[in-house]
Amino acid sequence: MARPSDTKTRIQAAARELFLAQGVRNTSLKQISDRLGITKPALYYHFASRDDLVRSILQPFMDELEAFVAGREPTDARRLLDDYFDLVWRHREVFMIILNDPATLAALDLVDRIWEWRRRLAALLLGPDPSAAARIRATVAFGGMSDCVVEHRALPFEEVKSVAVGAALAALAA
Amino acid sequence: MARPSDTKTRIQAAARELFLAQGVRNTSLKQISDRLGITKPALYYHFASRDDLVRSILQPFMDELEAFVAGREPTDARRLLDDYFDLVWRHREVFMIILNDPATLAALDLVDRIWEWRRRLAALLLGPDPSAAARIRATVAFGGMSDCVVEHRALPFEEVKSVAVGAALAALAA
DNA sequence: GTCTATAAACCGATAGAC
DNA sequence: GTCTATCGGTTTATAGAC
Repeated sequence: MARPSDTKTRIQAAARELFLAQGVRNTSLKQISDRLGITKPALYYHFASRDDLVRSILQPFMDELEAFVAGREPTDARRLLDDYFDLVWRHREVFMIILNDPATLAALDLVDRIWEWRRRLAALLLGPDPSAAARIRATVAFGGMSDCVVEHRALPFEEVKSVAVGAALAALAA
Repeated sequence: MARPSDTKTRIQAAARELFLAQGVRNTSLKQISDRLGITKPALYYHFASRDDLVRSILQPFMDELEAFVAGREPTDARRLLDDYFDLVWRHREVFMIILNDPATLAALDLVDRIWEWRRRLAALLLGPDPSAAARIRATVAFGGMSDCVVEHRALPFEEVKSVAVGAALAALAA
């Protein structure tokens, strides 16, 4: 009844857990299949390759981030930081996976997209051609908020968000 | 003339370069030996194992960070952030290697030490038993500064330091 | 100190039966 | 959809000659 391949979802869930716990590159297909009680070749019925499986897990976050920096005109800083925090918090599992294995992302040719996002986020916040000092403060703001999502993920969303966004705004205005 | 095993140092230099460029886990001993024009087994004369080589590269930074959080009484925030920035900037190559491959560090059982350092840094800054809000602001400050070392490493040290420390102080006081 | 040769294990991926 | 069996490649690490 409308669940033709529950297995595919279970593979992604197991993979996400292992990627989060021990990194993408340090996780083998055998570890994933073992956790589900199936064999390694069975994975290949659901995914064309290992990279295909990895991508399928990262894709939703990547797509939303792409839409975030694309469909948005410059607005006030608080609104931008608020919305960015929401996005990263909502995808914090995948965000941590990316943060914990950037080398793997480079192998998937995603490193350019990430740099492009950083640049466009800064442009939304600072306008075109910002000063070096402004870019440094933006790094403290975005980087500091991102670290909060990871380090304080066990605390209530609202508390972390309001304090982190407030601190980031103060850093921007320093 | 007092350089009985220059090779050992050259191995570490080649390994550090490759670790920085493509991650620890994605670098094989063969790649390292190829770059030096020697063979892979030759490495084992100088290092007991691959992990031993990796550790020898990370050790100086780890030791200095250990001393930093150990031999220091609570002082004013600016001084603490200044000295922390200096330390991370001085070891920014190794710092980036760690940042770019945390999963490998976990395999080396170094993850607990890193968490312990974070806790003690926060304690030096905030005193014992700080509020959740204070800890969140400290994360923005330390995390934001750390990201600056990585992202703006091509800019002049003095400029990055003064702006980043200023922004971190503002985040703390938000 | 460095070499050749090789062991032993693991990896991603495919073939083909059921 | 899942299995067994296996291929081809890579890795860390060791043995032993020089």
